[in-house]
Amino acid sequence: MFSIEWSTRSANGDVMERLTSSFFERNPVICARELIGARFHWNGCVGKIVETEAYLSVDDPACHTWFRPSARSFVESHAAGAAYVYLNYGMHWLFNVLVKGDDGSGFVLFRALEPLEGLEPMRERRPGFADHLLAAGPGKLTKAFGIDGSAHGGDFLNDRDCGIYRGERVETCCGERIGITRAVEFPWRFGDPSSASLSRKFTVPNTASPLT
DNA sequence: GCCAGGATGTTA
DNA sequence: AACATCCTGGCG
Repeated sequence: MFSIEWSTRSANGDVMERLTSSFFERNPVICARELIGARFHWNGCVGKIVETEAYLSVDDPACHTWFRPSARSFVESHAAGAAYVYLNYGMHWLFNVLVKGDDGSGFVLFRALEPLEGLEPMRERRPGFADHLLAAGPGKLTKAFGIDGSAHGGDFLNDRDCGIYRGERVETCCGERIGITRAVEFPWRFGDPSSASLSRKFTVPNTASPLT
């Protein structure tokens, strides 16, 4: 299991347990699933993680390690928990966390967050959108939270103003990953099907284990 | 509500 | 050439 190093308190006084890099020293698929419901903190903005995807560095043709030497060297040269941020389609920053487990390495892509705190800066960065849609997509959430390429490689789990805190357990389902052309059949997209902040609905809510 | 198309830049 | 996306406008 993973350890919890520090804790803090939320606005209502509940103890918030901060995840350490050891959370990400496990299988990427497990990490992606267990992050649903956790709280992502980034420089004053907080969001509940409601949608993620797992990518495996071996035998997963959709993972950047499959076709980008730079991604393979990133895995080699960074510790679990490092931010992997890249520009996609020339205009959207996408935020991943590096995972390095004994039984497999890879990434967790953050696909959607439900805004909890820091709504004003989010609205300023994404004017004209309803609050629940401010971060309802992988490109939207980086824009709303003010994340760009300068975060790439960063040890954000150990940053005073950033990190991830454990949330309550929520119902989590899985489905096929979105927007890819290779390995479309792996059911490594995870989410809370009851959230209004998903990037897309889960067409057939599937709670079966992704590992069998 | 759905679908088509265009914006845009890094990687290889 | 491909790409882990988003937004708009045209339809009804």
